[in-house]
Amino acid sequence: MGDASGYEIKKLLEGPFSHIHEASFGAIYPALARLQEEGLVTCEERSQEKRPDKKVYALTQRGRFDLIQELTIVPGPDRIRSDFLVQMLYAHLLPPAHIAQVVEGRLAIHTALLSELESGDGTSVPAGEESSAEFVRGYGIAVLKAARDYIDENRHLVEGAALVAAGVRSKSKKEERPTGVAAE
Amino acid sequence: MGDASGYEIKKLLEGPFSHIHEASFGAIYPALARLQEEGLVTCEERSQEKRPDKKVYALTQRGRFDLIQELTIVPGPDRIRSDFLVQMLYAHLLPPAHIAQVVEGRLAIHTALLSELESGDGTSVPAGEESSAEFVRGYGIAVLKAARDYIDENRHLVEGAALVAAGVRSKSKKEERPTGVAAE
DNA sequence: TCATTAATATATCAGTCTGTCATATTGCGT
DNA sequence: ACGCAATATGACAGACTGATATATTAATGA
Repeated sequence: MGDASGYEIKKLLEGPFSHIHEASFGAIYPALARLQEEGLVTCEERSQEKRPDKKVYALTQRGRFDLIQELTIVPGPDRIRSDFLVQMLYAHLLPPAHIAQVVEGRLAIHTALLSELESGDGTSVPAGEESSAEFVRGYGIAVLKAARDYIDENRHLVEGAALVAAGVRSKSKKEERPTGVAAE
Repeated sequence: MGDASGYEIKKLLEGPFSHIHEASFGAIYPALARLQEEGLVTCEERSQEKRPDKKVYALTQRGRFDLIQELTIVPGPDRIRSDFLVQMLYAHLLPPAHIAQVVEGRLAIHTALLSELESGDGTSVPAGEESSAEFVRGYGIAVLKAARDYIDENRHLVEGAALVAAGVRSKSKKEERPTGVAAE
């Protein structure tokens, strides 16, 4: 989609592409170095005024060929790791205040990312790629909206579970152990 | 949520919890061994007829305490890796037949996972956890439905991009290099 | 009938990736 | 004047992925 430095790639994956794929600097910088060794990208060092130097990478023709090869294998299922959903699964074990705070924070994050996606800044793509990029952007918006609306409409389920469990814990302190806990 | 073997945990994360979190055997088995060393779980070996032996793990009281501590830190954003969306982003570089096949496959996968979530099998949770589990299940259904419907209604965007680009490629074979490709 | 594949079950390991730390410069608020 | 955030790259310990190995039973097909 154009030339970029490692830092710029990371920022894209944190911002407008955060619903697509993530990667750390520890993955990006070694990957760029390896791609350069293999002749799949070229690197141009650019001195900048008022900023540290940049290394701007560009695809070579072999690199573009390789990219297309890699893209033409049938993709596996999306890999998801949601610490948020794990916590919600155990809402009945957690303090009600924590659940309320986390739910509130999640709604704020989704709303912020949604307005970023809907405004479409940072996603200026080269001509000929508009409809592909538009599909992916719209996908993110649709999924994010569904998640936000669901949380908003169903937060009572987790907030209620936390409250009920807190009530039970404070009322019966000397009862037998909860089920599913082994003796030590 | 109850006692389980490593294999059973993996199957849960592939099935009804696949929209929450994934983990490989290489993560699960060493983790269970470490937890046992630390006294956070106990292990009971069960011989089975017609099946290999099982090691069934159970949380100890210390383990449950530790779990709650871990769950009470504010969760970061969901981590997503979608090879599907990466391919869609570059639909205009790929063969139209490939795009059509991938879109079709994705619709099938989402529909299958949806009916699994909606039937609710494999998710028999202990009493007192119903509404937490219901929240998470409903979240998965809402997001999956939004994704499936979006793909169904907007597949023309990526299928069209692939077709147009294929047309351009076959018509002008000797033109100058595409933009964004560096000389080698 | 026999071979092959799939499912159940655990484990190891090379190679990759994450998260954290280190380093350096500039801008911004207080 | 001071710390904090942003820009920019890199190193590295430790964790994780994906593949492979092993063993048993069930089911599928040639």
